[in-house]
Amino acid sequence: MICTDKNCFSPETVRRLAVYLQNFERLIKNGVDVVSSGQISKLLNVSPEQFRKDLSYFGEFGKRGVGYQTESLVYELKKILGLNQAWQVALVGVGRLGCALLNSQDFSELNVRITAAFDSDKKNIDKTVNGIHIHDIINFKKIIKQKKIRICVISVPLDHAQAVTDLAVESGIEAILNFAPVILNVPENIHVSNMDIYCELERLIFFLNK
Amino acid sequence: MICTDKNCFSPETVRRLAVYLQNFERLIKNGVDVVSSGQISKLLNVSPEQFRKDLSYFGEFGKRGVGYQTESLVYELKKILGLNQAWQVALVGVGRLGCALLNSQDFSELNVRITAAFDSDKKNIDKTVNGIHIHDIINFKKIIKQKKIRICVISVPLDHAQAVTDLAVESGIEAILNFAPVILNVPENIHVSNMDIYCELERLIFFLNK
DNA sequence: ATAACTTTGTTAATTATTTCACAAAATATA
DNA sequence: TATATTTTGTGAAATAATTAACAAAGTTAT
Repeated sequence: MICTDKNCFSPETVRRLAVYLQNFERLIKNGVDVVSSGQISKLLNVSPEQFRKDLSYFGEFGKRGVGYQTESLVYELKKILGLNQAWQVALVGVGRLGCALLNSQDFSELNVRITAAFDSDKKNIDKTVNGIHIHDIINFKKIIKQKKIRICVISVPLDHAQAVTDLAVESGIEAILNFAPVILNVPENIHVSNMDIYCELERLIFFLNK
Repeated sequence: MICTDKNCFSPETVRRLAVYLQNFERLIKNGVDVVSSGQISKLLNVSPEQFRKDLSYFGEFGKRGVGYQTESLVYELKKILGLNQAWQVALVGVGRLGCALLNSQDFSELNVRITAAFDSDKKNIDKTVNGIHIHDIINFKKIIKQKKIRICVISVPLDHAQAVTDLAVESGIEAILNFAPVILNVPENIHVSNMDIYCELERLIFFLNK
């Protein structure tokens, strides 16, 4: 539960806002000017009330009798999520997954970008992947401080994940996106998000199994 | 909310069960025989009550005054999640991410395995990645039926994700793990789990931004 | 200009999830 | 053996999140 001056909203609201943003951006590309919460509902499997309520925590963005203007909602959602400024992201671990993540970035108007990569393997250090320089992990703290980076993606093998996390925390990183299958130990002011493919597959299997 | 004969539990419970399993397996490797819910709580950032209640929906697995035997809890968790049998998984899209996923599998005692990969690019078809044959997507339905595969990972580019999903559904796939940044349209009996790195990064940014 | 329709924003009601509190069971100690 | 201590399992209470209901605002049709 997250509280502002007047209202309290669920952490799930934030997750959905990012989905709304993504899909409104696509709607603009498809030439859609205006959509109603009902149409969004069908598109995103979210109830229309949910959609309206999620937005209502941050202001009034629709027009009664009409719906939501895609252009202006994208602008507002970016502002809500903090995406009206550029965010640099660091990545540690340029193995296959790390490499895939570095390459997944196109050069469009993204305001969230991996701009520094780190590895401990001499074979990778000082190479470039998709235009991003791979630094020696030895220099992590220095570069993070220099570039004022606050977010770090961890894509190292399981047994290095906690050590990298400790280094990240010590270097001033405030948010971690973790791909290693382990619950990281961090101070409580650090935000962590885990992406674990096997946990997700197991979750799906649970539902198949009934 | 998921209901059995007597109790109803949250979908989050299932997600946590997979995390418990993962971590109890590690505890065994580290030579730990018995742990209490209090110890687990510190390890996994889950309240001890939460942990006990999550398990209580499925039976009594601890010993009062003592705690939980790691070996037997792993056995029980696997049974609960349906992992006491082997599950084959298909993967569509052997790009960088797909390749990383195929290579992430070691040859240990995993009972969830990607056993068939598919692509539409002639350059990839009939190659082998980490021992897994890459089939022409043309043969998807045939092979899925043949191997009786029920789960599919989608790691194709955004603009192909819905077409692949439609093919998967038509082929009898019942659960999809989707890496494409799009909400897939599926019949309501199909389970979908989305892994979207940019949504996750945006969620983290929201919290940094306050 | 008026009436009929649409769609938002929001309070209240409902439903879902977590936490609390404590009895029951097991162990350790004296 | 009796008492103190630990820890589980669970119904009840508290908290959180979603859904329902509807007034308010805008649009369309006549």
